Amino acid sequence: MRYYQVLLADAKYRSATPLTYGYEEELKVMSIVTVPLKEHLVTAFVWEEVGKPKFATKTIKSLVSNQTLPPIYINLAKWMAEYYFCTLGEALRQYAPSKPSMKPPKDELAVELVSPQLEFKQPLTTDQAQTIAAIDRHKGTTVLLHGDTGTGKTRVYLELAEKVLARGQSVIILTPEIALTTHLALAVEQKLNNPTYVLHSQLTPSARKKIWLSILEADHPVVVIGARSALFSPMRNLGLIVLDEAHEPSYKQEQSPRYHAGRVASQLGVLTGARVVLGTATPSLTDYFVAGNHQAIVRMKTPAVGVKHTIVKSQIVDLKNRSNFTSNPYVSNQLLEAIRETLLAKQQVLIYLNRRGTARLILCVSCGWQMECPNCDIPLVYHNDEYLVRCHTCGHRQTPPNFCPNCKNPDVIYKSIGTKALADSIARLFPDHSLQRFDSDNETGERVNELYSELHKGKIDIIVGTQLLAKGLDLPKLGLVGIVAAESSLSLPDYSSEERSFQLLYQVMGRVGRGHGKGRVVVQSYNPKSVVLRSAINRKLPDFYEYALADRQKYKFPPFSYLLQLICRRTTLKGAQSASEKLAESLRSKKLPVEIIGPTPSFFARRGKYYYWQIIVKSKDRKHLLEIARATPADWTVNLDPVDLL
DNA sequence: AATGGATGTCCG
DNA sequence: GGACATCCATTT
Repeated sequence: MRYYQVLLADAKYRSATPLTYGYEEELKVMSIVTVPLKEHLVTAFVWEEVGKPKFATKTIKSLVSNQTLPPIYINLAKWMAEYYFCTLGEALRQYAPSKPSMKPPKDELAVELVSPQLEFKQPLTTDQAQTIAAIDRHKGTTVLLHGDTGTGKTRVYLELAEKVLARGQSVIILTPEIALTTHLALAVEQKLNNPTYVLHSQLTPSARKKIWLSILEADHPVVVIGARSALFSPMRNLGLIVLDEAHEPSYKQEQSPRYHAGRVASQLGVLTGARVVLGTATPSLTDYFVAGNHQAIVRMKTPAVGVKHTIVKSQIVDLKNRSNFTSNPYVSNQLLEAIRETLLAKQQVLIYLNRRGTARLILCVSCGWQMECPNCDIPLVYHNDEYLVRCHTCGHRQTPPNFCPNCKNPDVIYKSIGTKALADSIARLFPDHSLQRFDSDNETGERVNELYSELHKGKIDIIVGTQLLAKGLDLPKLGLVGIVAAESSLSLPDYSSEERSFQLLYQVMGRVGRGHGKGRVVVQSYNPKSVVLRSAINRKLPDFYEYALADRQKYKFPPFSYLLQLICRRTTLKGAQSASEKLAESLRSKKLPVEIIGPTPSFFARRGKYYYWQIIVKSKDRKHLLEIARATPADWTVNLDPVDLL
């Protein structure tokens, strides 16, 4: 019997030291094996051969592959464990092909696909060719490809991938949605004629394992397309990582390890020498700022061949002027007229609702005044149970007003619009047209593909929906985008709300006018003069970034600090409150150079049978945040670099 | 969201 | 005493 120390790739194992197992045969370092841990079977990586230990050992159950895992991935996992304050087991779990199972594998599901309509025969535009050259020329690892909607970023990714493959290196292309992967995979196969794999978490364990092993054992370069987890596919010789729609918050994983795919991709790029391309029309403020400082932004502005942005008319309707809303409480007369005209022209209509606005925010109906925190300029949240208004960022609290302090009107509302009510009332106004509501970010990939397919076939005339609609939809028959309420003031009370609002508005407006017809945008707003709205509708990106970065700097939010979110979950409100007050006090007594904010109730303060409270910590130096994380009890959720503080 | 067993707390 | 919540240590 031989003995091997192995690293366990499972969250159940909390320590960083390897465990010793026996095996009859010789094993190479970094062999992938399955081993028993208590009652369960887990994936592990062979670390080194050792002598017979004093304690009793269990036996390695099976060897998963004759190939070994490239050792670079252990370095990446160690880096992740430290950077995101998780255990090595949690980090390594990302690399395991799938949970080893004793059960027989399930059958696969077949999904019908819409074939892509990308034109590869067209020569590159000058802009595309220059972009490719600029990316190739860049000295650093990561490049921000800031390309407007319709400039043909996908074509750039594919050209870069082709060159990398020709050098014998592999490529990873990430998308923010699982639903977008199959579509892209078809385009890639068509263009590159190279083995292409789709890898994401919704595959059955057996399918995932099969694909994972094919990638591991491939003797030729491969292309892997997938959601963030595809970053951890076992490539031997990686040459390129692309993040499409790199600004999307779904690149941040919300379970441990709470990593951001963009940040991990950069680190993987550093470790392997691969080029990392972050592609987006609306970069996150952090990416924009950091890449700007490194002269790592490559800009694309010229529309690709065959794409014409023809926004004939963009119209803003003032939500405060109720005489615009005589037919429907949510949809203005102007927007209704635009819908009518668009349907008459046999084009599709997209009604977009910023649903991240189911907030209990305080808003004056007549003048648009909104109650904001005096310290943070972030909307205050109404708490019915306490009859209190709170800031969820700094903890400021006060009683709600009985009338608007601005115009003295007593008509102060405490809510926003719901999607179902909106869709129903529009459907009643247009009974002869098909309407589809689409309002969940949690729709399955199949459902999304089905919807895309129906939209393409023209089976749906009006679509009412939220966030999801802004993501990479290419709808040639779309003639009108209506935005029910534009502002971040109807969005959630968070430091990143304006950034999200801008990105969504900019992207949604970019959906229209991609085909041959004429495009049109109608935006309803309480605050028609806001920088967010004006810079989005006038397509003036730098205006928004300048404004928003100044704000971030003023309040020391990212990219001018690192953030740590500590979340406490208890069965009683008192329990959550007292536990977080206790921790906040003990953290403050450490006298670290950090800013400790709160505790405050989480925005969703009560979910199911639990109450949630949180503490936010800000620091210029990440190491102090890690020190705070180490001092946090194990039953708290520790989230570094949260995408929002709700 | 790791988890299962040990200990603590609340309620009747 | 029982039910449930929280704390604690775990693995080879």
